[in-house]
Amino acid sequence: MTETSSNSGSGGGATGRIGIGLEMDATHLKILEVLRDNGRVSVSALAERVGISRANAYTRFEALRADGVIRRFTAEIDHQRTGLGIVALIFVTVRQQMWRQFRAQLAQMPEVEYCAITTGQHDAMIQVRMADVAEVHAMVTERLANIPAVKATETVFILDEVLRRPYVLPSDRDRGRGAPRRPASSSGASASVSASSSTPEPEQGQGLPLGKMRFVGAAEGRAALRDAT
Amino acid sequence: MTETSSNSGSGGGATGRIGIGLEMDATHLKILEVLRDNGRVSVSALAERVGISRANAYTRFEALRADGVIRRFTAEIDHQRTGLGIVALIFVTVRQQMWRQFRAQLAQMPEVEYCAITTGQHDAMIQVRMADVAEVHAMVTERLANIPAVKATETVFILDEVLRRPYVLPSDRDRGRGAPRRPASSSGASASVSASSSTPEPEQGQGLPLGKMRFVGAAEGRAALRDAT
DNA sequence: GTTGAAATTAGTACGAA
DNA sequence: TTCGTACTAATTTCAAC
Repeated sequence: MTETSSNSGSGGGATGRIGIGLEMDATHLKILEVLRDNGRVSVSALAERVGISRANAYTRFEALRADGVIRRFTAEIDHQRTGLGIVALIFVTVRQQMWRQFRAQLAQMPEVEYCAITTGQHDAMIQVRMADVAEVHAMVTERLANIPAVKATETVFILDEVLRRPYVLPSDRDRGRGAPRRPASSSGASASVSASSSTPEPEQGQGLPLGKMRFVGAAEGRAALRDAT
Repeated sequence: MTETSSNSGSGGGATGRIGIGLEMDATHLKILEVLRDNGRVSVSALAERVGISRANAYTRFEALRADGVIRRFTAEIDHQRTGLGIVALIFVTVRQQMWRQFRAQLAQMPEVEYCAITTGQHDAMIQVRMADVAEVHAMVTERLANIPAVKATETVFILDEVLRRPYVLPSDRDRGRGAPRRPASSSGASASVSASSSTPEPEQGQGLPLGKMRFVGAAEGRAALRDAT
């Protein structure tokens, strides 16, 4: 209420038009594609792979960086090796009007890898990476629960990270099965959706809130998943 | 069942001991720290920042890469600029014994950025990045729902990505408030936890399943969140 | 937007501590 | 192991086209 209602960060509403101050053409996307898969390529090699000249690659590379399309370059790390093999999702119900405090407290927690404000049942989802399960429990009960802004939490553990793509790009969709569903309307749709689409199934019971009672049973078929690679 | 039950991917159980074939000392962690924040630093600059010689930096850098501690280097991209500003989480209930098919279908969906198998209410969580809300709906109803392995889905939208740290490292915890809770036990704990810790609160109602009825209302306090930066 | 040069820097291979 | 140095190869910058 004290400020503008424009969307600041990423993933917000739909105010973000494509290419504010930078024309995002196919070449730019191709550059992003290469850099996503190999963030350490030399600009010369980048130019070669994209099919443009060195100078052009340098210009575009700098433009993408200066314009903030490329936020940073980072190394993807095997967390098992660094001793942080336990991942957990903590769904947080936040006391309204205390969002600011909640966010400030988050900044104090380095083990938080990701935090997003969501629609639906809870208000936010936090992803943490820890050395063992006990640490997750300690974090939730001793640290999160002590934040006045936190009204309630619900924790689930991640048993396996099946897929982690560096960063999705629009060009990826063309490689999937079939063409994109619509000709990529230049801007998004309405922002405050607060939706919760569900796909119920006759076998499960039509009007049920999606199997709220199933808290165990997600382990039987997991062995068969191993040899799918 | 047809193969070994060892953990394949990352974030799996707790079989991952620290430093299989590579001693993860403080210097290695410091290298990871620098590379996480700037994946494009030259090895010379890296050596300078870590405080080792260039030759040593090259050796260690290569060792980390060859050993798989560093998986890849990537560019962090502002998705608003690329036209994929809508993020959604899809919680999937998977038909047991069809995990393999589910995983295979996932590989066919390039707009999926992250997929993890979780304990708790659902079996898996998928994060997708799309151009608009309609595309998310189309994906859930037309593509996910058509996969026989998918029993049910529940979708929530991400209104704001508050925090996204490149990759958490053990050394980060020392920078938080207070010291780490325990002296970093070398290995994790039990794997199949299937836990769902919760911190209920008198104000909300003790035995309630965490406000299942609250589907809206996560927007009021969000304006105050803007000036917290 | 492209090509081709010079200047700088990165990567490699050694011996010594 | 790690460091320091010299050597080679590559990249980046800057110029003209």
